[in-house]
Amino acid sequence: MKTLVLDSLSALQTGAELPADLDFANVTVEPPRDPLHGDMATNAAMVLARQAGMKPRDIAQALAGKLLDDPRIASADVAGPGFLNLRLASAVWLQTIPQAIKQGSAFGRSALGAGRRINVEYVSANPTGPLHVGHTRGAVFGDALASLLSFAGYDVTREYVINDGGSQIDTLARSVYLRYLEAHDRPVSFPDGVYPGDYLIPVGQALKERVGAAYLDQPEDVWLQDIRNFATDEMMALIRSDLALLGIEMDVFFSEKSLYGTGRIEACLEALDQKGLIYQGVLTPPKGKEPEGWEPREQTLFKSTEHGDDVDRPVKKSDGSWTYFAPDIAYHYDKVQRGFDELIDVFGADHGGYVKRMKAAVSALTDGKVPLDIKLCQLVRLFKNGEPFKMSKRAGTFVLLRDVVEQVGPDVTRFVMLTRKNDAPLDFDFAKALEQSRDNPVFYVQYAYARVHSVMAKAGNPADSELAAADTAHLQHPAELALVQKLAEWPRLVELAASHHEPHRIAFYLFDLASEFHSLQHLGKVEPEMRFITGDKALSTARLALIRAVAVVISAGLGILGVTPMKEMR
RNA sequence: GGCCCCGUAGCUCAGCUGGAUAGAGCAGCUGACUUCUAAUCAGCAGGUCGCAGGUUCGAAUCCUGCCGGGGUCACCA
Repeated sequence: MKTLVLDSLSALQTGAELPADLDFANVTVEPPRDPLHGDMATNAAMVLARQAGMKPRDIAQALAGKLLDDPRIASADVAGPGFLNLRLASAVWLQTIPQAIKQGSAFGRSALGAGRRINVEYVSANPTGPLHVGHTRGAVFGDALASLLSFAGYDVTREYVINDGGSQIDTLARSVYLRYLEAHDRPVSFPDGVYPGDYLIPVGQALKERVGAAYLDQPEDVWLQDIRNFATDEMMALIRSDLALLGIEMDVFFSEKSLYGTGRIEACLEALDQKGLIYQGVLTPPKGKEPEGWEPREQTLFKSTEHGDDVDRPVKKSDGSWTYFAPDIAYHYDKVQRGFDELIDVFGADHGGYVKRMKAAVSALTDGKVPLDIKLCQLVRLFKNGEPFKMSKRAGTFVLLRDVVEQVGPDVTRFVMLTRKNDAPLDFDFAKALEQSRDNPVFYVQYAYARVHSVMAKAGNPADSELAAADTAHLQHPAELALVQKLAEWPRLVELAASHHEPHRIAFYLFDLASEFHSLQHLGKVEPEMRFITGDKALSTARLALIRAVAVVISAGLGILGVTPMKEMR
């Protein structure tokens, strides 16, 4: 469509109706906000008016004349200050119906990604316990984003980095050791600084079965390393099973520990050093709020300010050991070396302070060639019957991912988590999630899909081949054409959502599509001649083709979100 | 104090990366079921897009400065 407009503009130039040297970069061709204005609108005349030294309306008039030569353009009207409103022949819209039916689940797939390799890292929760609701949003978001990018033509890798290198794993190991003693009927107490959760009880027992009494009354250096590995494996098994409840499967689990002792962190920092970005220095304390016990320390620093960060960041502590940042740089370096063209990290909002330095690191390592996008997911606020539901580890009101999924099911969990932009907080109300009403968008969309199937069954389940061959010219009612236009938006919407890394747009689109469908279906209740199945065989087939296409798109959209379409809801 | 995110209808939120009269859903009011699922639909009402400037043909959208809410801030990972 846009190329058609641009071609017409060039034609006007060769016809000397427009000056030759014009910049078309700002010309847009988009569906107008108000459909009454037409199907497509272009701002070409207003953008070019100044450059061309002509009145906008004159340019628009000339352009309109040119465009009308094309049979696909039904009308072209100049409006307002110089908008050119285009109305497409309805046949242009209607062809999306057979297209959608023939292409099926492939309808709307895009070549946008051009097979570029993109790595989406998400969840990456510390392997110290089961996933809780806070992790759920990032998990669902990352997974839907990965599916979306894949649908848009990217070669996607889903990745989870296991933070198994840090001191929190020591804490985990000690906690498991206490459970191990407990399994041997030794008296134990759980001081501050260990993980008291019940989920470690079976791990302690499993450890007993594996090593018997070997670690009893032994000092820490005998068992710590072994239990670290054992406990981490157990926790990852737990986390994988939690993810499986949501239908999430990772392609790669990357162990942070695997970077230690292999020279890879050193090599990565060496690469930065060669760019002159590593130095010994002393950081100034944060302004305004000096932390208690601040003292200046000489550390190894990364000059992240060269790549957009606010202050330089330490990669080594004053005692010479790595900060967390160092292996994380090395980890991202590893991703780059694995050949990814683009990287995405999905973090919780509490990691907001981390994005600049991570982007700086990737920018430095790749000379800005590999883009890193970091998506922050804001908090999830839990509600029960409208009452805020506070989560607290101490009070034991710690809501697990498992609890949520078991209560409301994976489909509802996923959809609800995606009905908000990632950077806006999300309210999750258990009562509402379970409610099967229009208040709950999941059911609204599912219901539309189920209704299509119901109608199809009533019509004797006509074959796709028959529907694809339907004479769609019978569809003339405004409500029918509105629905067709909504369907035609789908491919463009996929590209927009993918390029913005915003899967929530899919959810909102599906809601709109379902709304158009429900509206049309309802017309049949008011005006019997508008029912999908009528005495007119050709008309019925055309309408069935239309709603079949609706089902195709809903199915594809829900597929991206990871939600199962339901053929029946009773 | 620095940085990041948010501020749009009574409530919860969209707004297609600058377009025309800013949109949904809930809640409120009016209506629509002997029919392919009323788990639905049609309509009414509801707005200084936090405030003030700037950029231009044109701003909820971009820039600057404020105000308000949240997050975060060296040897934690």
